[in-house]
Amino acid sequence: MNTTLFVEPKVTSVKKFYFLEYFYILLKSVKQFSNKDEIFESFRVYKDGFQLGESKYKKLGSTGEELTRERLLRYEYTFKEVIEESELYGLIKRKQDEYFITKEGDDLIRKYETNVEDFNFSIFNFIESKLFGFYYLVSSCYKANRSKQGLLIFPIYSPPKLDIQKKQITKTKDVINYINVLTKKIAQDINEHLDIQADLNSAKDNLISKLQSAELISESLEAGFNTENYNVILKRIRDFWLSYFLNEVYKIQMSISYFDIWCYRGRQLGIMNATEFYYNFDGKIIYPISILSQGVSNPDFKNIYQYPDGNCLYIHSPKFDNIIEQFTKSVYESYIDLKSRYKTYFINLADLRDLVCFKLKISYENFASFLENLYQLNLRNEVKIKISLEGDKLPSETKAMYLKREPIMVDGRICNIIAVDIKK
DNA sequence: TCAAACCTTGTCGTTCTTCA
DNA sequence: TGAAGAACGACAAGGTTTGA
Repeated sequence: MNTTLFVEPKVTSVKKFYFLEYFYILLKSVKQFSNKDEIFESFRVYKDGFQLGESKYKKLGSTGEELTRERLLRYEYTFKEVIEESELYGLIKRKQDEYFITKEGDDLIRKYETNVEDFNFSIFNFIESKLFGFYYLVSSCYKANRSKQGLLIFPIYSPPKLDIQKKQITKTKDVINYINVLTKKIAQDINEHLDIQADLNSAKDNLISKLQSAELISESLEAGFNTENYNVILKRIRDFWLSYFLNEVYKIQMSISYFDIWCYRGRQLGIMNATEFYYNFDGKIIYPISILSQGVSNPDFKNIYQYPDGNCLYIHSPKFDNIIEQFTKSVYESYIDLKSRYKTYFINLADLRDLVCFKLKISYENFASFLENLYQLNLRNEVKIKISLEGDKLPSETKAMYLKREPIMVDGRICNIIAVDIKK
């Protein structure tokens, strides 16, 4: 594949929001009102109704919260971002303080209301034709780790994960010790998962001097540090290594915050996957579930964009009938694999999903629909395996471990754990 | 035993810095 | 000097520990 870019990708032109539904709620508001204040009010109500932009940990749908000045400012911030990006794609037009929907914007509303997938791909088309960000992202992933099909790992180890308790961290030297242990662990991960012998010492020194110049830690090892800064220090250390991986290890030239936005939008479109489970590793992994190629005849790959250089972006979106044997085998093998690690009959379904999606390079949506199909075949006794699904959680796991991850619906109910047997 | 205090984690913007 | 881009942190919420 020729990865010389025909145009410079504009990865920083996307605005700071993740969910594609934001376009819909803005367009819907602009269709109803033209006065900016009225549009904003409508947008705010829709944002609450669609539960958009809330922290994963935050209880969704909490009502009755007082609308403080600070909260209003947050809404205004997002509103401004969605307005600007919608103007960029020509979905709305501005005349002084009034906004009007364009034909393209109106079409999008209709698409959302009839077929969300159609809506998503139309948005994708607007984004890609202006910015070429997905081209850059997908080609960069493959370039960064060819031997593992574009897999990017982002290790995250908090002190407790490395057996260092908060109360043990009281002096500068304790922070440095955490950084040393962490750096060693990260170097091991790079070696194991990326097959690179990395010397992280200069990066580590750079991190320490950054913390010192920000006066978060002292230059004297014996000096104590203000425990109020504990969270800030941890966050700085985490972000430092995330950026290091992105820019230095993978040579992807964008900030981690834009990278997150592109990946999250890519995930909604079935172009990328971003998951948490990977063998012997703590952190995030990201990999493409699409390819850039001049031509693919395999019907499991869907062509969603043609670039001026002749390459096309194909997403891997197989039909269930074409993948049934492979999917069944992968579900069973992944189950056996996870079962041997946890030593329990039932295992975490989200872990199984992450593993199967990684092995087969399919999206979460595909996994859910394939599992539903397989489950129905299993009920009709038409497959060789027996699947049991439950909504319970594993005794060793906490509620947050499930809250954090996207739920999986099968047979009309949320399922958290799974067991698989071979039929006799 | 149980409520309060503290710990951990990561999102969603917000603010600071750089650049044209 | 304003826009674009990168760095940064407030905050929320579930988990865990503490101690009355």
